[in-house]
Amino acid sequence: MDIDGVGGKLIEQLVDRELIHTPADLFKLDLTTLTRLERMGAKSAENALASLEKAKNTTLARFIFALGIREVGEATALNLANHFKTLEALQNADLEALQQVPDVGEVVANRILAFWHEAHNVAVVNDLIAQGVHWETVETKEVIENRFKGKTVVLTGTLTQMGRNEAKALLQDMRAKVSGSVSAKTDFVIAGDAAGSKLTKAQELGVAVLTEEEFLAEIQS
DNA sequence: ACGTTAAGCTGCGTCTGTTA
DNA sequence: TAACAGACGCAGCTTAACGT
Repeated sequence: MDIDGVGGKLIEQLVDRELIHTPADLFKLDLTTLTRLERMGAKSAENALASLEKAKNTTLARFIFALGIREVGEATALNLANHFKTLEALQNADLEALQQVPDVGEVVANRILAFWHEAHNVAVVNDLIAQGVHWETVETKEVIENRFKGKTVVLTGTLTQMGRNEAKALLQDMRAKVSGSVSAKTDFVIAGDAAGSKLTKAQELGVAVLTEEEFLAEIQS
């Protein structure tokens, strides 16, 4: 769920000390428990608790991604959320229904079915919701016409004006497909500072390259 | 076969808590 | 108070697996 201040080392400590047993237990932690941990002062503990509180307000796509189902990463989770709209619908989907989702074939569909088949997983999901984890209803927003709609876009280099995630979310809102690698099917490459091999490949393949400034000018118009 | 994605690893810079 | 150390975010890269 991408919670700031709650990383691998902290989770490791919490699990080792048996302070948490499931992801839902994270939301039951208090300041006293956290400050007893190594390298955890009051400030860090407060930050972690604030991040946890903030993380309760999430999106269906992020929640699905956070379930940690194999083969279901950020992109697939987003597709599943947009397709099924609710967690219940995803939970009740059969093999055939799952395969209607872009990028989901038999293998991924079976992974999802196997996840829901485990009673423990269902219990953790229910517990997370009981702890206050929630999300806005997925609505199909009206998308205004734009240059990136339906196109495949790749981000490379460091974007200085806006974060990479912000740029990605913006492109997804414009119904662009944000991919991680450049191919002949890529429509645009947006190159920030110190762009690496992806920029070289785009140039080799003759893919349109936009600088960050050009991209910003484009979305502001 | 090809394009795409997930996952894991690495290095760097920044932030923050701890310690002297 | 300053220096140090750990944790983390971010980005690039590679590999393996999947979908078309």
